[in-house]
Amino acid sequence: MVKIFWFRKDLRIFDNRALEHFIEDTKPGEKFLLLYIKNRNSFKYFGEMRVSFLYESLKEMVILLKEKGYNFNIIKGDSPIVFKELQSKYGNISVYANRQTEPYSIERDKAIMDFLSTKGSSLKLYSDTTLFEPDEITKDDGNPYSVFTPFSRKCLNLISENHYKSSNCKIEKLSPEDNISSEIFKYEDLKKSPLFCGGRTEGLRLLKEFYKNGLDKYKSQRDFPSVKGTSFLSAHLHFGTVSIRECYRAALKKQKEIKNDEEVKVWMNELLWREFYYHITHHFPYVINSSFKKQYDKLEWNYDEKSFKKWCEGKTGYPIVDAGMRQLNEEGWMHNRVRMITAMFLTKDLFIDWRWGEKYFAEKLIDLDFASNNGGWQWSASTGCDAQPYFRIFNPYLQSQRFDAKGTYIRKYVKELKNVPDKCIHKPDDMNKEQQVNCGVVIGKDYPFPIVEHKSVKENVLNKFKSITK
DNA sequence: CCTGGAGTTGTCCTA
DNA sequence: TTAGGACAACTCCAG
Repeated sequence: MVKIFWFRKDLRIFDNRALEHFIEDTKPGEKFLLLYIKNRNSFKYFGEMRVSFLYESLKEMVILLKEKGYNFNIIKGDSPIVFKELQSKYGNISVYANRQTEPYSIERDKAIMDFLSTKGSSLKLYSDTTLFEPDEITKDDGNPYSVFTPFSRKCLNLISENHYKSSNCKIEKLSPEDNISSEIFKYEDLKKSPLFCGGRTEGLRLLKEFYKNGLDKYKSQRDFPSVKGTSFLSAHLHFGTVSIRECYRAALKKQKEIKNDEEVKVWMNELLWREFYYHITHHFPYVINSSFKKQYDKLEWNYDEKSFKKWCEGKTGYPIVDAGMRQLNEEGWMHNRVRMITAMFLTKDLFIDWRWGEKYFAEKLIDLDFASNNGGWQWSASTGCDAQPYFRIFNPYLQSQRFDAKGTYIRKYVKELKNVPDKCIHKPDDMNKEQQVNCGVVIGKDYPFPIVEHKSVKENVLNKFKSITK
């Protein structure tokens, strides 16, 4: 019997639930293997910067484990095939991993589990990625929630120390002599995000930084994209270089430390939004490719590739939208407020199918989390659970004025508008020829005219939604 | 079963 | 300039 620990979205050896069990169950003299599988298939949606972040996180694990005398084996392949091979190579294997909640992961794990169990082997899964199990939070009648606020209330009522206490991983208990090593993995040289760095060291640095200077003003600062008001932990949470429990514990500690905890509560709520969308994806797996509210599958979206391309490239003529898309393209990340603005613009102003936008974000975002991305897009498109009511359509100009008043964010990413005066930065096409020349940007040449007129398309989209409701 | 309050993140018009 | 209410109406959910 060979014991295998399969690292997935839990790239840390601290506070790791399945790892705790693995260490406990592995007896001296028992052979074991520490494993990561670089799965070809799932890389379809992996942008370069995202893979680069993953590599950095893996490299750090390799070095850390090496120092302790262990090999971290990174194997390229499709996980079901890898396990078939490991099974035929070692005979019975006992695999430990943390549970993943996306429908396609559940399917894959079930296939692996079924195969292994016919061979007398096993795959054991533990809960680690979320604070709560999908079935733990239900309404009193046992059915799943589909509205966030009551869901979050229930979470806060039920949460106990068991949900957030640290897992005790004493990796030193594993004897290096029993450690099996297999392949040597070659990293490719990939484009790196100028904003993010993978690995637990960096994840912990960010958490500490945010704890010290950010958590206590989160509510007031988080909506301004030119301010460093958010935690920047999303990618670390996704790859598990930092655990959700560490985040929750940090929030609790801060809450006790300060008088007014409103600011901290808002961040805790964001952690619960993450839980909420995992919960929705688990209980309503059809949201993967359909609207949560089924009647909206009747909407006849626009599939205009030309305007979609302009949106992707940040050439819509709406500075705040273009700034967001260019940030995404350059940095593999976009500020949350701007994610809403760009998503709302694609679905409401261009009336393009939210699935196109969801897919584009999925390809570009380093922090891509399937459930949150899908939930966010459906929220913006008004097709989701607990969605934005369809008649609440963001006005990109107002959003821009409110959240980037001086255009600091816009100027950073839409460089051709650098010298446009504050007053015109949100709608530069309002400048006359002379003003344009004065600030070095000719609209229609150096920066595009708006591809649509917000006011008129807004009426159209309202009618389309109205006709569905009636 | 009924009831009634509430629902992430808005916009726009009016006074 | 700013504050308040309409927008449209449904469904969720707790009591």
